[in-house]
Amino acid sequence: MNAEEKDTEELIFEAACRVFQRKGYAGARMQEIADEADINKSMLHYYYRSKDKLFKKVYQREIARFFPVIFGVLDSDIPLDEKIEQLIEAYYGFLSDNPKIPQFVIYEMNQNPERLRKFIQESNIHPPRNFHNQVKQEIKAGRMNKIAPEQLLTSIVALILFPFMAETMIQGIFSLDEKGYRTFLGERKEFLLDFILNGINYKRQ
Amino acid sequence: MNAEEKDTEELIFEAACRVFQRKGYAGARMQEIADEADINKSMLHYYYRSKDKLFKKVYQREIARFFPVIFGVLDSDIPLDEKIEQLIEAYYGFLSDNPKIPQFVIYEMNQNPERLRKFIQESNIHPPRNFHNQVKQEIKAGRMNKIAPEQLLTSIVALILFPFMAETMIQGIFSLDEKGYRTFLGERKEFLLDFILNGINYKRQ
DNA sequence: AAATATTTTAACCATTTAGTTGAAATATTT
DNA sequence: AAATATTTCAACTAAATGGTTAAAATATTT
Repeated sequence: MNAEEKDTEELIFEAACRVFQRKGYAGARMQEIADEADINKSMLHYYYRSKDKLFKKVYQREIARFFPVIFGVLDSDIPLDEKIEQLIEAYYGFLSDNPKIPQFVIYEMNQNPERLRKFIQESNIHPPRNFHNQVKQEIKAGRMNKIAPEQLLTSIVALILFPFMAETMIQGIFSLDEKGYRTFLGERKEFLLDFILNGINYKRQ
Repeated sequence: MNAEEKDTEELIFEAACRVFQRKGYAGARMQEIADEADINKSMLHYYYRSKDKLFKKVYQREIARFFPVIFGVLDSDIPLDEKIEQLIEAYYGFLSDNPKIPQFVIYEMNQNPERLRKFIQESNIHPPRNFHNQVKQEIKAGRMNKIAPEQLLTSIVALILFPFMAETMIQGIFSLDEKGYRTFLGERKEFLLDFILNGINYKRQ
């Protein structure tokens, strides 16, 4: 194999990622994946046996990329305000390359909660204890309002992810075109940290 | 027709709403809708001709219920903090009866942005000017931080809707069962107003 | 009672789609 | 060069699914 070009198996996989992210499992067609990869349908089954098996690998890869973006930051030992800043930074970096992942991952999780539970068991995903303790400490020290860590984390993630999931709706409500929407997303990144830190009434150390 | 019992057309429609909300357009099956309505498949076509026509009516009804929940409140002439409180209140009321609507509506919008554009044109949905002006005024009067109204509104909606869309994920991360999740949602309602008003540094008149 | 509308049943058709096959062509490895 | 692996092609099967039909049964309206 030429080192320059990816092998077909990888090419198919990447095409499948794109198509499944666009259409979801039920809406995706094997023929569309083949077209996207610019190979014929026989190759799909040659390498992946079935739609189901191909999808499971795509799904696993995407949640395996999606979760660590937060969890990596949540576990680090840095001040809370920096941590939140890094969360925003990390997610925005990831999402500008992968804007459809939140919708895909969350939708398919809801379609099959059992599959997610199994994945979580087999992986090292765990309730974010470090973050939890840190918030509790900050509250005790009087540096922020009394807020359940789960509510805070959910809020941070919601504020970041939602605009990537609701693109069409937001464009519709505010009459934005593609370019206007990118501007909106860029400005939002600046807006978020202040909004969140004010929201919990955070006082820097 | 007996006034007590709904007619079949309505029965089918409601079943279709439930199934489409659960499975999405691509994942829904006509047979499943028939089973859900407890009638046979012939009746579906007798009343609605095709899956596509049935879906369009369901989709239209759901966004026609979904949007007014916010827009009704946004246009009213009440102080900003009350308005935000009412937004939360109104959405929570609506969503506890219809928890799957956000996921459904937003997903299907993304699958077919053109359909949404057409719907918006034909309806009286418009950028929320009243809310926009109100926020501008509050900023001018020094009663809140300088924040784009679009960012604020998006944030409010994100904070409310996200937990209904990401139920499976949130349950997974925080190891919550059904009951624990309902508690989480209830506590969130209390948490949100303070978080948002602090977030924009709002000072009551 | 007669006419009309609704519902069931069950078989059926047409299309889409996942998946298969086998032969030929091409590339890669040994 | 021979053997093996990869790829294309085109036709194919099997199953799922949307949609149709017609006849009979039941309910409703006139």
